[in-house]
Amino acid sequence: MTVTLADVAARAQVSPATVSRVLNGNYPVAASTRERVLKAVDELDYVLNGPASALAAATSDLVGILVNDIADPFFGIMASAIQSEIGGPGGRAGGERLAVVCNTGGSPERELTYLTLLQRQRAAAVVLTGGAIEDAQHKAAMDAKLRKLADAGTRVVLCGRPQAPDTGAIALAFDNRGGGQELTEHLIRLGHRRLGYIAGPEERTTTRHRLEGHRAALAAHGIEEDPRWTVHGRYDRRSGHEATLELLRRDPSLTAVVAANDSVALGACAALRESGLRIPDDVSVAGFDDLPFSVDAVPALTTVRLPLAEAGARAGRIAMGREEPPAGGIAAVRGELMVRGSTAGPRG
Amino acid sequence: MTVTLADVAARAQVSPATVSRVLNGNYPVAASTRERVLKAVDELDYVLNGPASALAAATSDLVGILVNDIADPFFGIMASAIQSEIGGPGGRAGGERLAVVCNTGGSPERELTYLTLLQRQRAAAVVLTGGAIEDAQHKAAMDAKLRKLADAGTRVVLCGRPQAPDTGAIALAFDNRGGGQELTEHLIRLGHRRLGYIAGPEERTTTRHRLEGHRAALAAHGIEEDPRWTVHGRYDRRSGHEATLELLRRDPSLTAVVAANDSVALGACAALRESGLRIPDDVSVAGFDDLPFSVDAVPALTTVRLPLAEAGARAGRIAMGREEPPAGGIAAVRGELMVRGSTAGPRG
DNA sequence: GACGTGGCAGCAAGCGCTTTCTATACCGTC
DNA sequence: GACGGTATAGAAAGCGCTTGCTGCCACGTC
Repeated sequence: MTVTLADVAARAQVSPATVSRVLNGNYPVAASTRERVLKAVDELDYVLNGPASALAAATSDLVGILVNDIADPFFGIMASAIQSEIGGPGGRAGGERLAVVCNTGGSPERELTYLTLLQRQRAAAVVLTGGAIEDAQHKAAMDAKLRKLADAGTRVVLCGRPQAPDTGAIALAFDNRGGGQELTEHLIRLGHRRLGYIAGPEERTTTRHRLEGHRAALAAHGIEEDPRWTVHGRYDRRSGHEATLELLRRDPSLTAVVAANDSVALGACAALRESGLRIPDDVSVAGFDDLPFSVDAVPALTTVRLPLAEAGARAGRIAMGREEPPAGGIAAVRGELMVRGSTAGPRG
Repeated sequence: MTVTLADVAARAQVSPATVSRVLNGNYPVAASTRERVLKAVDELDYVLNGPASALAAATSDLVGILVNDIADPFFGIMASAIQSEIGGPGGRAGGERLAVVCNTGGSPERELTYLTLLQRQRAAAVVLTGGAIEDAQHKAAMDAKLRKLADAGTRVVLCGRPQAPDTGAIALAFDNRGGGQELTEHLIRLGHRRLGYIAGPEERTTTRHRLEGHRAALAAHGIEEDPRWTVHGRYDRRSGHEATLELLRRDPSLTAVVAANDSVALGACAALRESGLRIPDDVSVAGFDDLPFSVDAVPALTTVRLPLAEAGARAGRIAMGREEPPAGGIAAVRGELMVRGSTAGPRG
């Protein structure tokens, strides 16, 4: 039926051991023998049995990438960058690794289950992207799992997620707080005093940090925040649309809306426009992330650029052991304020 | 070191066979025994060894999803839908499967290598998304590979990709030609006679089909096409931007620009605007796909909506054997023309 | 010419699980 | 009370590969 190592060995008139060594190239094999083996492999169209190989060698060539939402370019860009460094087929790395991205959909259970599945496959490395969920119980379970993975020799890297102390994981954490603060300060400098904030889902670190930055900026400028000015939602345009209408209902005098991310900001723009408000003349809008479409919005979106591709690439290299992890196992990745047309001084 | 089945068996005072059966649940085990085993599993924190299990059972729970560009929501949306039906953790399917998405980056070699890697892992199913590459040699290699996968029992489904005859693959093909034709006909009905077309990469089926539809519409209305009106590029906004400037240079009298997809259309809009042209007053713009951001563009983009999520979900179900494949192994998935603000009658 | 030394290839023992076949025990039945 | 039947557990043979160790041969050295 299916061709095995032994078949190849028979055809090449060598022992299975030799074939294995030719294929793995980590043991001296005479050139003539190697050629004979390769020829047999080719003729028989042999494909290594991954599970068998993983079992015998006690390692696999799988690398897992966990993302919260694969349909969101925020994660797509990171995943793409990570994967290009993992090597995968055609990548610059040597061994061929199967970089697999797993979509948790933001669900704690799926996150955990995927980790178990990866652990089960004896993954060589795992990269977790994006914000973490802040539930204490879930966090404990995650940390335990990460610890176990690390102990089993799987390299664990967090990309855009806060450090998980005592888990052996390397963290490349986005400075969401700093970025959020800078963004709101920009708005305040423009003269805004009544700012709506559309936050992401409550229990996400990303959400909390960006919001904390926003509030820090308000506090630093002595602006007292009205609880009506903050609305929570999901990280998508629809949510931004709904939340904006809600904000407008609560306080029509807002002169600026800060969104959890660019998609939300886009939805906010649509809602404002439908409400007959001009951007930025009547209301300024700001996003976060600087995804590719943000510059094409009309007006172009003021936002905080996160170096997603760079961070992903670095995470990938660290996961492959091709770059030294940062000192202390954690590095902060800063964002950059991009001032564009969607923000201006308030009317009047 | 690591906990094995045997350890669990010892602890539960049963044989390894029994533990295996409890875990797989496909053989009668007395309730009391099962409980004892489960308790031991829990206490020892046992995690099944995937490779060993796959080796012994000669099947794995891996399902591969190949995408051309994971950073593009077009693929992200499909991947997300496919994966939700695959079951993955928390999905509605029974067994826990590891749905993995592999990013080929549009490279033929990587596509092939990923398929080999998946074959190596003895994947349970493989879903290929998006357009295929039209190189004859590559196509032959792909078909051979798909055939081999199918023969080995891997279910192969093509989602948004033309049928690959004699490979045993099921195809859900997007009607790119029909959509393209409808879109251009809409423009012609509005009165446009000089239409620029920004096509995708030359060697892609998607590119060719959409372009053919466009040309069919022109021909049907007796409009002779000027070769200067077509420019090829990539499927991203940058490309749309550049191509539009090029089109304008070649023929400033164009009254409409049809783009290969929505991202390209967005880039086109930006370029037109920078050139001092208004949309749709001076030039109409149309996209393809109807990605989430397209409705938020200003003006909102006229485009052809492709039911990405629906098609992906169906592909996923077929891959899991939970839905009958279409008769003949192929089904056409139609797009729907979405007329919005970016198209209008030509000036004057 | 005997011996030491590399360079290569083969043997064989697993890796941790699944599954067929067999064994046991207990039940009801005539 | 012997027998067939049913329900459940165990023994053991792999699944296809890797790798430590051994063995052989050819060469160079004194």
